[in-house]
Amino acid sequence: MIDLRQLAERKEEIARNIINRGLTIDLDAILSLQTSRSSLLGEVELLRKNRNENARKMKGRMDNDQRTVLIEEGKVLKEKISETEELLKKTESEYFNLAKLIPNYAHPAVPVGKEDTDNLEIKRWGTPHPFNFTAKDHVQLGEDLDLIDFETATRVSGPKFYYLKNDAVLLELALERYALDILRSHGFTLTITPDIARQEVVEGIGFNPRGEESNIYTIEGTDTCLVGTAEITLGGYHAGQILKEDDLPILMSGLSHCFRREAGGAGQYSKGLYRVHQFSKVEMFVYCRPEQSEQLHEKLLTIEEEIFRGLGIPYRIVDTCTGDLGAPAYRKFDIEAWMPGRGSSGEYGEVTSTSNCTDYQARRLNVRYRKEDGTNEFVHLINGTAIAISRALVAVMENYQRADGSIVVPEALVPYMGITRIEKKHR
RNA sequence: GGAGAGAUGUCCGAGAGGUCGAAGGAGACGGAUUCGAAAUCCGUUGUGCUACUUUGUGGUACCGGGGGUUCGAAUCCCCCUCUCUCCGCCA
Repeated sequence: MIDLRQLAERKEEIARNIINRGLTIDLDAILSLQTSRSSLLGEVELLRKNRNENARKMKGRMDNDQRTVLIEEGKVLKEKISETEELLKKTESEYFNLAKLIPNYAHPAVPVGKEDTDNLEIKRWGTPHPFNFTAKDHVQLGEDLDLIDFETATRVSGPKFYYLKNDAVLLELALERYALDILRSHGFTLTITPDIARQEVVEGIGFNPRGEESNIYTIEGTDTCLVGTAEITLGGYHAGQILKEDDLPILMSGLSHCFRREAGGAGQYSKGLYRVHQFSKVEMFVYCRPEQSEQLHEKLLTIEEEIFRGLGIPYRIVDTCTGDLGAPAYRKFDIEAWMPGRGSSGEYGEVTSTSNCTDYQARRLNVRYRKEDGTNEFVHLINGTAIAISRALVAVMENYQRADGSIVVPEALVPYMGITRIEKKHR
């Protein structure tokens, strides 16, 4: 949520941002609700003041007639208070329900655009090497080498699930260890988070747990959800707290499963592991002071690069456009790795994403820090993918395939895998 | 799963219908004392919203959360959550 006290004064800016992001939000309706709320609040407070004064008059001894008069007055006030409070409550919930739809401000450098094709490429690293044979996609490789079983998973769990088998299991664990070791070297606190979170935390991060478009699973009969990312549980970690300035920035990483419904997410680009209902991910999460957030956002991006360079996978970085940002993000960089099996002759596909959400999430999660002058201020929250296993598997398998159908293990992973090559098992 | 106890400010802890934003202590901070320190003494020490004569002052709300009773609730009643102890079960 943005700071609603700035709603009136920054109205033009907010309206432009809403248009840039391709949203439709009735700002005037929200402003008028803000006015009604404010006047109702004033009314309620005045009535409560009168009630308190009335009650205070009755503290001592007094004759019965006088007391009866005061009690009658008090009864009238009581009635009025509950009426006005009810009205206030209604207005307030309408106000907040609309206001929380307002997206975060966008960094001035963010390219204006509608969809991912409008994202601005800002960097390329590595060169995709053409194969002197016909490259397979990861689905084919997974089948040929008995590494991924979609069919059985569909029977057992449903579409968009999969079993990882044999060396793919080791590959997943190797990628996790590899990423965690890099994060540890950068001073991150490593965690494995719960895979379930309360709805209020999910909402605080900016996900919508209910409704048609919701991308996350809610658990029936509870107020909890399966997490779509450890960003949720890491953001909830300090929710409601006032942090010490000296402790900032707090760098955390979380390994969790990620569950996504991806309603309507079919199509040629979501085949195989690219878009699935469950995957594992190591996430980075940062709590910091406002003036640190841009620099730390860059740092997360650099770490993501370090991870993919270490794997030797060509990638490019895009500065995500306004329409593709997502409501909480002030700025977002995606790394797109080269995937030889994607499209007709290879394409870049998103493998990481890092967002500076400034104080947008912190305001709803109520995470503040105490400044030197004694005042409290909302922290800035930044998140970034260290490694999303399913998509990393796509990139590794497709880039490291050889003419004989085997997959070479990237050098950086060999110590974690204990083998140098994934080959077809002869039984 | 069964039985019981509890939840108050940074922490410990009092509080039993009006004098309670809340005693007392600890801690922290500021000052006095000291060559300096300890000890001692004095003072300050929560958060949100809100108004204004905007760095202050006032109003209002907050004693785990929600509802109720009452002119008036930290205090009485109901529901929920969480924590602790004992028993059972289990990885």
